[in-house]
Amino acid sequence: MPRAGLDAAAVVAAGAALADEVGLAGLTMGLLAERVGVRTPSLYKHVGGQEDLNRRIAVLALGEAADAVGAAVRGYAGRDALAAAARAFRAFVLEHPGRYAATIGVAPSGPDDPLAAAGQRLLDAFTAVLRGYEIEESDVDHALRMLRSLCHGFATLQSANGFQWSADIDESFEWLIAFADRGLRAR
Amino acid sequence: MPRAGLDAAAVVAAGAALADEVGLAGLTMGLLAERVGVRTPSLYKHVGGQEDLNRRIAVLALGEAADAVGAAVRGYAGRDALAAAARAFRAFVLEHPGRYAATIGVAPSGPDDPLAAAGQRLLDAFTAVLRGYEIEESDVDHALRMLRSLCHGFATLQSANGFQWSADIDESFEWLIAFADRGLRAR
DNA sequence: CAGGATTGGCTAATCGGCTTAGCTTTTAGC
DNA sequence: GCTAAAAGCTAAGCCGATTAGCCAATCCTG
Repeated sequence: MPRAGLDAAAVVAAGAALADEVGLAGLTMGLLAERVGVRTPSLYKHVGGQEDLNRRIAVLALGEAADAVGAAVRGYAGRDALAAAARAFRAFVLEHPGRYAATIGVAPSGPDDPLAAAGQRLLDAFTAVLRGYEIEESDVDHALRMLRSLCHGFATLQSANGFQWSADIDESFEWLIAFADRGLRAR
Repeated sequence: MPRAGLDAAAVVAAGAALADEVGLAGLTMGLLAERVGVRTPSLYKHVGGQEDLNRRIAVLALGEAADAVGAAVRGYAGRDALAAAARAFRAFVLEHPGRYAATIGVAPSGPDDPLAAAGQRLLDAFTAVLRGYEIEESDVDHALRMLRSLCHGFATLQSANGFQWSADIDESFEWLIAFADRGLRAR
């Protein structure tokens, strides 16, 4: 039997891609095994199981999202930075719904958990956006949570088909960016 | 064998309660059967299966949420109404995380699906809040989506333990209400 | 290059959860 | 009371996750 030449990173990458295609709930070990060309039990040589796989996909997704948002923001400030960050984040979630879903509900086990580091990088990218607004030091955490709620809420609702009516969704998102900009600026 | 006197509504109510206790993912037919005092296959006399059960729980949850938000808003307008609606919504999600989770990702099958009606009632409650602000007719849908994203995002992130840092979460939520009020008022 | 150790793959098997089939008893309507 | 539908049960099938244990390929060392 020829070796497939797998390693943990390859399995996780394939798992993330598969989750994007069939949904996180549809990601089974059997389907993933077939995708990478081995029998199901062989996957356990690379990842600890479904929960471990989910965690690793989450780390990958958070890192990619942080990269995307960070790159989008570069060179912009204020409203432009906000718009760039929000658009990049939503685009990432819509393109990669499965791996993003894997990030929900996983808590870092400790301070040296790579999950915590990846999450922090994403937060840092949004924190940079807030520097373009005049926000009290004590309000930064609140504003960060608000931005995260807004982006996360919109993106997951859209990705879950939660918006029913006819109004254009892209237009709603641009409206939302303008709204957030107003709210962050108003005193 | 004495009859348990079950019907679909009782099974769904027990399922919703169980989902709140053990999480939607932990809601198994076996556990639910044990809870209502029958063997697993007997549940299929009342609900069509796991997917059907999930849909029915979603209908129940949306209806309850609509009632809670609608009742909270009554008698208020403007910022007070916004605050009341947001608080009621978040409280509902935090008290009933399992049944609320059941509402995510279910799409109404048709216009006479009770799910659509329940969802519409919840939307109506939020629409009433917007009447206290001077919003262009053409912007109402956008504002509604924004409010829904904000509330949904915050509540689900908190319920999934998505907020890591130390800042007080209730305080963040009040800040978020003030922020939304500013944004809806600003021109 | 030989040879052990490690690694990555496999088959077989267990366990748990969902679901269906088919039987039996209760209950409701007449 | 009698019949038919409803609501329960046991048995059984399927599928997915996981573990155990075996074997071949690769790697490291002398």
